[in-house]
Formats: sequence, C-alpha cells, structure tokens
Amino acid sequence: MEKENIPDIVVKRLPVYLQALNQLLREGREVVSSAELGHLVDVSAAQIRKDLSYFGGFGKQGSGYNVISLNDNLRAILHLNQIWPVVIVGVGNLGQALLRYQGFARKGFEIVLACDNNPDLIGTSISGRKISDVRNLAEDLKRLNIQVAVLTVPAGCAQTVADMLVSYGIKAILNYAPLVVKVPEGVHVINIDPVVKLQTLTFYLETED
Amino acid sequence: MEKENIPDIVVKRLPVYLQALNQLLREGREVVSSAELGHLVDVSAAQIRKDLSYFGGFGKQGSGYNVISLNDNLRAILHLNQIWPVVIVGVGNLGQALLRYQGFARKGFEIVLACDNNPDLIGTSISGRKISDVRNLAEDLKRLNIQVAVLTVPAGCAQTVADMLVSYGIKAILNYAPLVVKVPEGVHVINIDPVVKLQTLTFYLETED
DNA sequence: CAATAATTGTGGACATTTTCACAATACTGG
DNA sequence: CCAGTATTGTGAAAATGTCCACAATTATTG
Repeated sequence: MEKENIPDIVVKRLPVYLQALNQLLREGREVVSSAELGHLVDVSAAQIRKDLSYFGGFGKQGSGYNVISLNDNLRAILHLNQIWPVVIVGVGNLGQALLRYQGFARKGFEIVLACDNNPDLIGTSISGRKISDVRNLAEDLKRLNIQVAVLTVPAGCAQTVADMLVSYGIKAILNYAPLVVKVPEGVHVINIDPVVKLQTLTFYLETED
Repeated sequence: MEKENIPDIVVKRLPVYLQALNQLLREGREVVSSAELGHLVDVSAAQIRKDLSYFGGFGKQGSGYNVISLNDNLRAILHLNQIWPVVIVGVGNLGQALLRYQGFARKGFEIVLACDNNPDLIGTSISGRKISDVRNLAEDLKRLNIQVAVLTVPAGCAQTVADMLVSYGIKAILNYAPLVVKVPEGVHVINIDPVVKLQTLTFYLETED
C-alpha cells in the first residue's frame, strides 16, 4: 500500500475505473468482470486485474468484482472518503464556469474559496460563493484547511501564483493555464490546458490541403 | 514521418514543447538547448532530443535549437498551419466558458459552431456566436467542414452525442463529460473530466485523520 | 587559429509497462 | 454433486519507453 511503489500510470487509471463503477452502480449491477470493466474504459482486462492487484485481491474467481465493494475500496485508496475543500484561484471565464459546475460537489470536492485580484470581482458572488481578495489567500487557506487548488489564472502570472499557493501549504494543483507550472518535491500538479489537448488531436487529422 | 510509427506519448509531449517555445519567442530568445527546454517543461534533455529526432534533426551541435524554426517545424508536424474550425456541443456552464475563452482563437482553433438541445438557449448569442439547434448538426458540420468537437454535455447523453458526431464525420473529440466515450478506429478522443484529474491528485495527499 | 567548451543525434543499456498464459478457485446447470 | 464454464491473480515474456554516454560537430575564447 506504499504510495512509493505504485506507478503513477496505475494511479491515473483508478479514477477512470471509479467512473465506470459509478455508472454500473446507477444501473444496479452487482458484479462486473475485468473484461466488462475493461470494455467500458478501454483498458485490457489483464491491465485492470494487475492494477487492482497492487492494492489487494478485490475480485472473486468465477464471478468477478462486487461493484459496491470495489467502488468502496477504490474510494478509500484515492482518499475519497472525505470531502476535500478546494480553492479556485482566478475567477475569469473558466474559473466562473468551474464555480458553477455541480460535478465537483457531487464527487466530494467542495469549492470553499474562490479568489481573484480584480477589484471589480472581489466581493461579488457567483453560485453563492463570495469572491475573496487574493491578498487574503494565506490566511484563508489556513483557516479553511485547503490543500487542493484549481489554477485558472492567465499564463503570465500562473507560476507566481503557484509559488504563492505552495508557500501557503497547497499540496495539489489542477492547472488550466497554458504552461507547465513547476513545484517542489512533494507537491503534485496536473496540467490540463485545453489547447494542448486539441493540438495533440490535430496531429492525427488530415490537413485540408 | 509516418504517423503510425510515432508513439502517442511522444505526440502528447510536442504541444507542451510548443507551449514553452511560445514563451521563449515572446522573450525574443533565438536559440535554446535541449537542457533548457527540458527544464521548462520538466522533461529530460535526452527525451526531448529523442522525441524531436523522430521528425528530423532540427538542432545544431554546439548551440542548440533555433526557437523560431523549431516552433515552425512543430506547428507543421501538429498540423497547426491552418485554422481548425471547432464545434462546441453542449452550452452549459462549461460550454459557455469555453465559448468565452479567448485562448482557442489565439492558438488557431476557431469555434465556428455551438449547439445545444435546450430551446431556451437555441437562438441566443454568447460571445457573438448564435447557439444552433443540435438537430441541425449534421448539416451544420458539413457546411462548416468541421472535424474537431468539444463535448460538454451531461454524462447521460455524452455517448449518444459522440456517436452522432462520429456519424456526421467528426474525427477528433475533446470530451469533458465524466465518462470514457467510445469511438471507432480512426476517430480520436481525449477525456478531460476535471473530477478524474482531482481524484488522481488526492491519492498522493495525506488524509485529514 | 588552436584549444576548449557546448551541444546534438543516436545506439544500446536499462527501466517500466503491458500482455500472455495458466493454476487456482468459484460459480452453474443438469 | 459433478462436469463444465467463468474468472481472478500473478509469474514470466514481450513490448515499449527512458536514459546514458559518446562520437561528431559547432561555437567560443584567448
């Protein structure tokens, strides 16, 4: 169960399995085989079995995996048996949309703080949450015990803001800004600039000419 | 240069290199070494050299890579020497934010169509673009010659909508819905449910208890 | 201009990831 | 309750990906 020994690439697949299990739960399914789960998430059956075996034998020969129990186990592994307070830094278009998005709360991430440096925004409310001044960030993060940040600021200041966040104790950053933000050992970042993702896709497309 | 031979993982890194090159361009830098570029994007220098060597020798011993020319080469490789028309399907919170986001246009992706099935939305305008009825999708996609779709619909209908898109000729899908959408051979998908990304991060965090 | 320093491109070593294949075990249906 | 079928967990093999180290080449410096 030591995090050190689990390959990152395995960890990245676990939430996807959880996604599919959620769907099966809603359908009232009781068991699922690695083959069927694999089909749902586009991963080979062997891969799924090997991934899960890093954490223990959750399946049963002959029938497969109990949907409820596998769901519970994955949630525990991913530390999802608690509500994670999240800060959104940067309340531009994307930040506002994420504030309004209901999907976070439904999956155990509560946006408890949104902040910006724009005086026109500070003090206004979006989706029932008041926008704080980024200057109070240190204090706010401590008070609300926040470890997880969503970064939706312009590229120009993203690294500076990330450095601030880290210095105030943030341990995980979901970065929407179009650059790779650098953080010290022990802090985790995922970069999801949508343009980068689209540019990956166009490689595989035929050009117009 | 055959796409077949280039590992996906290499292709995924190219747009990130491009991101860094853009920054260097803005700073007026003329050359960059693999070591420096690697530092900017958190990839080893050897990795960068090997990645680029799939497509040809862009560098020069002793000095490194010319920023302008490497930028041009990568853009050509990724088919970014044209403006790609894009459709946004699903104009909820996320779809609206992406419509307002200026980053796509600046990087060569023009959102030329936004559609939804909500009668209250159809006909209204967001960021200067009129929302179309999803029922006209087949016709609209053909007329505008669109190959790239951003999918921001609820999970419940995402697969159905994806199937429609594919049947109308869409070849690349950026999927924000919280499930893995399945597409036939020859169509490319990237899934970026933000909750999945956050759930990957929490694995590495200490729990409260 | 010669000596030194910097840097690429790459073959091959090493590391990681995926797949295979099968023993072990659990279900199923007559 | 037994024969046949389904399915897991896992060692080992295969495939893929990363890194090292160095020859070749270019730049720089005195």
